[in-house]
Amino acid sequence: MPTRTAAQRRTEAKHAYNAYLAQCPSRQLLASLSDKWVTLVLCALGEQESRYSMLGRKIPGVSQKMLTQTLRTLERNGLVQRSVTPTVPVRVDYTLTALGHSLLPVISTIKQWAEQHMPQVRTAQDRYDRHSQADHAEPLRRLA
Amino acid sequence: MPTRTAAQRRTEAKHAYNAYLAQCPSRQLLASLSDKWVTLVLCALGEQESRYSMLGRKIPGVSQKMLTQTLRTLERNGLVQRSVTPTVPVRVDYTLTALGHSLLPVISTIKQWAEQHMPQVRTAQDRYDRHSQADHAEPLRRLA
DNA sequence: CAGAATCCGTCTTGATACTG
DNA sequence: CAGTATCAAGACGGATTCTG
Repeated sequence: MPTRTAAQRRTEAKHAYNAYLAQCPSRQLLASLSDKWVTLVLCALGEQESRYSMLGRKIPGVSQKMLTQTLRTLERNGLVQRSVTPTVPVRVDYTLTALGHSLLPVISTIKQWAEQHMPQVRTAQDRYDRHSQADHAEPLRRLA
Repeated sequence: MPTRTAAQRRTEAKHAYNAYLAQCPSRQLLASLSDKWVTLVLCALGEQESRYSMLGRKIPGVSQKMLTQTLRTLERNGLVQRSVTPTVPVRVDYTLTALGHSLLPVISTIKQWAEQHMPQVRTAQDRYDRHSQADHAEPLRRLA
């Protein structure tokens, strides 16, 4: 008797990669996509191709270090194209590749979700924090 | 005189939250969603509600610490519901909330994207790595 | 302009050990 | 079972300096 159904085996054949598994390369990829700078840079480039300094301005709070590092990783993964115009001073433009564009709708939806559901999340956080206070701090505050 | 233009105020009215801005709470939320453990736990719970130890088994490589921490954050943000059955030993079940379910399709798409586009990304990485080698190491290897 | 390189303090991780 | 506590290692972030 097989441990997997035919349907399950078909699913595996389609996927081939399984991000749940630590050894699977797709897990590494998932990890590199699960990054706030990656999300923000990708969304920014999705709105319009940009030069290095413009990206920095569009995403207040990134350090040069993180911006450069993020762009390098994205370039290495084939999501972003870096093109240098050898003027003086040099001009460097970053654009999404076709692969990058295929990811954009997915990633930008997350950013949108975060922006749109902030109120619900806040409510949940307040409730959680109030209850934690009641659970742990109340005994010390009974007479306060 | 207002510090914001009318256009800016209109944009704010539409979005209210802007994840590009470091001070915006939605940016914190985005950052907490942009996490590999969050993605994997959410996907796992999307497939079926689970107990703590089952999650650990479904996601090989998570430390207890990270699993617990991730679950706590998700619970605080209202994405996950934690329910304790006071048996001996205790039984704890985790399920997605309605809010969590609203995020699930978005987040699971990322995991799928990573699994499905792994080949293209590999190709890109190989190309990048070969070129870096050529750019930086070749001069030292001319006669090798 | 678009970085690379370096120092350095802080925050996160992950492994290990212990608990009700 | 479902965690908590702890500690060392590494990643991250900021500021600064330098380059072509």
